Amino acid sequence: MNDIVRERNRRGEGARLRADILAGATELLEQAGSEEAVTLRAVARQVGISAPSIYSHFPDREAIVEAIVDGAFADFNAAIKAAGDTVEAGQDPLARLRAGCTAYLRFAAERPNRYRLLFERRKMPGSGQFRFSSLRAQSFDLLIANVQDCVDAGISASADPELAATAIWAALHGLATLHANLPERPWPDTGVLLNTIIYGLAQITGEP
Amino acid sequence: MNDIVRERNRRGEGARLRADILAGATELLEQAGSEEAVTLRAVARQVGISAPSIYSHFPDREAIVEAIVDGAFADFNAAIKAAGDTVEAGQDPLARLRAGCTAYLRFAAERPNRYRLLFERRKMPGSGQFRFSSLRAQSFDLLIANVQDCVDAGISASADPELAATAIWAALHGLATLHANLPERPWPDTGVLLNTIIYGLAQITGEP
DNA sequence: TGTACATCAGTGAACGCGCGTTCACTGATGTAC
DNA sequence: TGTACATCAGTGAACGCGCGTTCACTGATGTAC
Repeated sequence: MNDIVRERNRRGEGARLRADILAGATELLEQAGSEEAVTLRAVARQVGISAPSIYSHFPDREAIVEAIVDGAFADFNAAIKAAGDTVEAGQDPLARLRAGCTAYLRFAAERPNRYRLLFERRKMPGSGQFRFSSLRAQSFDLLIANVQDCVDAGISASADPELAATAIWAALHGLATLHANLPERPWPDTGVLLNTIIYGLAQITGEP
Repeated sequence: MNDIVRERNRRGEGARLRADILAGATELLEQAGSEEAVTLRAVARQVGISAPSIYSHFPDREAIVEAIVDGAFADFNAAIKAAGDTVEAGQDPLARLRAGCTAYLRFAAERPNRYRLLFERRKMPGSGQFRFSSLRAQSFDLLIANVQDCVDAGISASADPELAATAIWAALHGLATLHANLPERPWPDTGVLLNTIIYGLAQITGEP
C-alpha cells in the first residue's frame, strides 16, 4: 500500500491482488471522504500497481465501489449484531435495543465515509435502479425484532413495532448524517438524544 | 435555456445573465441529480452561452454551487414558514408544529436534489470548513419555537424543547433522505410516520 | 537433471473525453462632440 | 443630424489535467518431457 512498490504475486496467487485492491480502495474512501475519490488510478496508486492491472479483478470502476459497499454492509451488520449479543438473549430487551442503536451511531461516527456509502448511494450501476438486498435489510430486521421483544416484555407500548423501528431508523440515520455533515454545530449529548429517540419512538413506559 | 441560442443582453443589462446562470444551474441540479453535474460547461450549455461568459458573474464553479445552496435555503425556509403561517398564531400549536414538519418533508420529496444540497454538502470552499449561517439555522429555530409553544400550551410534556426539536429534525432528515435514496422500499404512510415522530419525540400527551 | 515452453501477473503507452480556466478577440450599443 | 469612439456583453481557441479504458507487450514462474 501507500505508493510502495509491491512484490509481484507468485503464480496461482494472483487472486490476492483482488483483496489488496479492495482494501486499498476502502482505505482510500475512508481517507478521502467521498466515493468520487475512488478512481481506478487512485486505487492503483494506493495499492502500488498500474491501473490496468485492476481489470484482471474488476470489470470496471463501478464494480470496485460495489464491492466496497458490500464489505461495508457486512462490517456494519456485524458491528450491530455483536453489540446486541453482549446482552444475554431474553434478558433486558431494552438494553439490547439500546446497544444496537448505540452501535449504529458508533459505526457512523467512526467510519463516516463508509457509513455514507451504505444509505446515501444514489444510483446503482447500469440500470439506474436502486438495490436493497437482504444483506442491506439485515440490521433493520434486527431492529424490528428488538422493538418487538420490548413489546413482548411489556416495556414498549408500541402497537406497530415495524412502524416504530422505521421511525427509530430514520432518527438514527438523520442524527448520524447531520452529525457528520454539521460537526461544528453544538449537538446535545448523544446518549441523551438516543434516550429521547428510543423512549419516544418505541413508546417505552416509564422514564429513562 | 435548453441549448436555445440566447439573445445578447443590451448594454447595462449584463447583470441579467447572472440570474439566468443561476436559474439554469439550479434547473440542471434538479434534473441531473447531483452537485457534480453542475459543471461550468453544462451550465453554459443549459443557459445557451459560452463557458467563459460565466466568469463575468461568478469567480469560479464553487461560487455557483454556493449561490444555488443559498437560494435553496431561502426557498426551504420560506416553504416552512408559509406552512406555519396557515395556522393562526396562538391557535393550535400542535397543528403549527405538524404543518411545519409536513412542509419539511414535502420540500424534500418535491425537490430532492435541492434538499440534498442543504444538509448533505460536505465541504465548504477553500478552507475545508463547514458553514451553518443564520440562514441555515432559521427553520430549526422555528421548529424549537413550535415545540416550545406546545409545551406552553400544556400539550407537550417535553422538559427540553431544543432536545426534542433536535430529535425531530434528525427524524425528519433521516426520513427524507432514506425516502429519496431507497424509494423502492415499502415505506409506512408518511402521515402515520410523522405522527409517530411528533407525538413520540415532542412527548405530546394523548393519542393522535 | 536440464531445458523448452506455456501460462500467468502485471506493465507502459496511448486513446478520447470533459473538465476549469485563461487569453486575446469581436462586434453591437450607446455617447460625446 | 452625423460620426468617431469608448464601453460592454460575450466568444472561440487553447492550455493542462485526471479520468476510464484498450492494447500490445514483458518477464518471472512453474511444468512437461
